[in-house]
Amino acid sequence: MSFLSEKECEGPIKCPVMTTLSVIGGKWKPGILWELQNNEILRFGQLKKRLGTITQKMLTQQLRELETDGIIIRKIYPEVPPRVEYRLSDYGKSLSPVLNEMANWGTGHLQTITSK
Amino acid sequence: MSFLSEKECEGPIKCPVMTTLSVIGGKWKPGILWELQNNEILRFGQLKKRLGTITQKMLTQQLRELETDGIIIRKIYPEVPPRVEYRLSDYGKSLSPVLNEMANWGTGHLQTITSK
DNA sequence: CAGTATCCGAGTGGATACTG
DNA sequence: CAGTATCCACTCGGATACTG
Repeated sequence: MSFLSEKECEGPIKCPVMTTLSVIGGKWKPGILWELQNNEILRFGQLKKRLGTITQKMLTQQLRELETDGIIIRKIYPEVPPRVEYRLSDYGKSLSPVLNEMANWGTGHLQTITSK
Repeated sequence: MSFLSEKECEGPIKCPVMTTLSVIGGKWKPGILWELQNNEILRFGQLKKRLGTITQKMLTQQLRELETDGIIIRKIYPEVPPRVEYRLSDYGKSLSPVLNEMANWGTGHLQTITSK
């Protein structure tokens, strides 16, 4: 992510919210995490389909970042054609309260803005 | 925000998490909300000081967006020199579970990554 | 004090083509 | 199938100068 790095949290007062956003705040990361939370295990192509308009480049990039942060696990099957599965790590699952609160509020907000 | 608009939530499966991020996901918004949650009312200059390295342009911009989304309230006092106060709206306060969960996880994550 | 206006470099993310 | 490699348009956000 560009818009948030851990270093930038160092203001006069620290903001742990930024830390969280530096991990889940990528353009497609919420969607990826949401899907993996609801589906347990997904292949690259399945994720791509579910996310709709994401490009391969972006999907790969965001998945790599999540993997680097220890949020997801990437399992490669040595087959032809290749097969790669993604799932949340235990650490990644610790995000679920965060994601659920965000989804809650987001659902409400969506109703608020569409019903006026 | 550029990296997330409500429209982009329209994939095959909707992701309400993205909706939330479209509101609080700006580069400085978490910090602003965090400060307003902890301090109730802050003037423009006070916010700027607390956020450390933010520029006037960015602070103004992010505040306007939060105001447009109904998250914060901007109160102008017709004085010289001018005085403007910001605080969370009731709707903005409904974000506190989200912010608190994010802060929780962020605090833990910060320890995780710094202690290895 | 609390902005607005302008300029500009860096980074993001999309489209496309290619590969093991 | 699941990537990697380029190219490029666009936007974000920082620096600076000016104002009611």
